[in-house]
Amino acid sequence: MTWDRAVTRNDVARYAQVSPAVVSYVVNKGPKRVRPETEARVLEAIRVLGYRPNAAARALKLRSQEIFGLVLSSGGNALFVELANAIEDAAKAERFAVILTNSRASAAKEREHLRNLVARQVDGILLASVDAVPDISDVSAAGVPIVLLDNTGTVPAVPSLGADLEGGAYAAVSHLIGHGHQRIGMISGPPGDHPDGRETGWLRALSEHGLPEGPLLPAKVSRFGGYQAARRMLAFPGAPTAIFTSGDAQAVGALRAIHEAGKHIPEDVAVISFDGSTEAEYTWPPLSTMRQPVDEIARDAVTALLALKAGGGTPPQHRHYTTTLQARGSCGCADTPA
Amino acid sequence: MTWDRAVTRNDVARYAQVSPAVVSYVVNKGPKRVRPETEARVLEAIRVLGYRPNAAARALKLRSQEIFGLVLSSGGNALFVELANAIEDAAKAERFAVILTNSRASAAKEREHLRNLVARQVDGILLASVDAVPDISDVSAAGVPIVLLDNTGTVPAVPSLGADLEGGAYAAVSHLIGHGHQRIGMISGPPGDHPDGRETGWLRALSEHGLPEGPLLPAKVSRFGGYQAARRMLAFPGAPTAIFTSGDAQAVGALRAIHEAGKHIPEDVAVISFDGSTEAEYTWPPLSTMRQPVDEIARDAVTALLALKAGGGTPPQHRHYTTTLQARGSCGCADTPA
DNA sequence: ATGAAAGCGCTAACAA
DNA sequence: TTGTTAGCGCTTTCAT
Repeated sequence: MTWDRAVTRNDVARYAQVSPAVVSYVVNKGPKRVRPETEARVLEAIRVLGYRPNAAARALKLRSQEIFGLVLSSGGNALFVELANAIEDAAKAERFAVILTNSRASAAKEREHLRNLVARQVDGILLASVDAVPDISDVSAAGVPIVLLDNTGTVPAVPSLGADLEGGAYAAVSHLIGHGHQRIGMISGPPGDHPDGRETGWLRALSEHGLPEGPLLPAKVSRFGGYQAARRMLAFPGAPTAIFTSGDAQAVGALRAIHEAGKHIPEDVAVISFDGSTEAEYTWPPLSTMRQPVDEIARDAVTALLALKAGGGTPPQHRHYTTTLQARGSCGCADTPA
Repeated sequence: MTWDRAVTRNDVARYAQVSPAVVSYVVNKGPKRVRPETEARVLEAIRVLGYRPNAAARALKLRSQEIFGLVLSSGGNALFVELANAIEDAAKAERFAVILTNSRASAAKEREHLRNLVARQVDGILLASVDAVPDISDVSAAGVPIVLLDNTGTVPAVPSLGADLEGGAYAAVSHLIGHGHQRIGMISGPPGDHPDGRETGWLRALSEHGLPEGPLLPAKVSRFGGYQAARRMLAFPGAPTAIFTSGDAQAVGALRAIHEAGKHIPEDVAVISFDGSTEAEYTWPPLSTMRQPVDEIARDAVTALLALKAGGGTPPQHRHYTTTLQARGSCGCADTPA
């Protein structure tokens, strides 16, 4: 059955013979108590009329849409899906919905999305930026809570969460060294003004083990970027016997390039990467990678956003998360079939 | 600068020495014209005060949040990311945002999400259901426009869009036959009461070419599902020399299983699948697949939703889209490097 | 335990 | 061209 006009709280009140206020009390289980008998009548009316509270009116009154905005870049982040899901779940647990937007590796798009979300008055924004130092001026100007993902502390006074890049890279490269590799190249993200922790970690592992600095090739953070970079790297004189990439997407591209070059993985060229996406489990050979604790990051991000919204004078927190090595075939470890 | 209270339209009106209505006219570029001089004053006031219209109030008044809900299943749909992006873009072109929810292959979760979106009063819902015949009773009861994705016509009176499953499967299997294969197995989706067009197409191609019906193994629509099914299929006596899967995700899993069995692709076992996700481009060997016109589907879906919302007595449309063969290495075609 | 009523900020019909 | 004003449906304080 459909009505011409939506059923409102007033309709319910009339039907249940109570005042509109009581309907609110029942629907919101507060702030006043309602006699069970009355409550039953209201509930019945709601059921019969098929009443659904108007979200916009509620949002207007409460000054909260109970919506978060999430800005991700599918081009770059192999964890896109995992992250989006985890955040959606974490938000839902707090009764929040998530508007998902994709910046597609474009800073301009990212900024546009940010403006857009601000205009929509979302209650908070989670941003996995394309840039190391994102432009969040529109967001700050509007006073909308924001938490940076995939990032630790590059923007003063803005909370951020991210993997321990340097530590993870160090562990990954050290693992490669443990397999006996001496020439270890790296495919990094696009050059930026901000040094990437993964590069630092790679370098540190190399130098601590007395190894020469291998080739470093910046590339777009995407499968194709990794593919191109790996192709070039394999053509170097004295090409590396192992490659560390800054993300799974690049590694997936690198894998293809290595196969095309007719080389064997991991015998001729070993690969290890960073992220721990599901895709990495199903490449050939399966990809060894430093797994980020996505669910934990997502939960903490939502918590941080909520804290910001609540507005207690909590100081911005920069948290980084330890990654764990997921050793599979691509680095030379034995595969554990799924 | 942050104010204690948000800047409202009234503040702007006062500052610009005009009535609140004029501010609205300027902000909405209508419905009345405003003298350029006045408009400039208003614009200036907006700039100075940093005014942002309150989305909730606007939604309340207009009875539209300008938000669509999208329910997808990441487990199942390899096109998850592509589809989500395409829909987000298409919606944004109409000034709509998209709340993304993931049912994770669970019908119960799907229903919960649907209820949730309805409660939020989104302007419409796009659903790529876990089931062939989704339970959308909550949505219909609320009179919320809905369009089914990945589906053609299983629910009466509800518009739906989807790939031409049978035609695509027929083309894929015929292609395999063209490569000389005689025993072609299929990994399908979970058995349902509704026959899957891909199975029909597979069967038809086989029989039209006078070939025996190959093994058919239903499996979860996921990488892991495809992996398991392929393992089993390869162990059959007289295992097929080619496998058609109902989706890229399954194919990716199958690839892994075949590699693990020490067989070569495509020499020992060829693979072809359905979807055309980006991931398929970077498997090893690259995966031949029937590509769905995702962008077109997304645009049409949004258009259909808008039409439904506008409510012209448009009859429900069931549209199916032709898929195109993306031939790559896994079926025996030459790879065209990316 | 219940009700009356004041807005939340905005759009747009109607008035001037 | 500009202003006045009546709601949109809801939450919640303050009365009863």
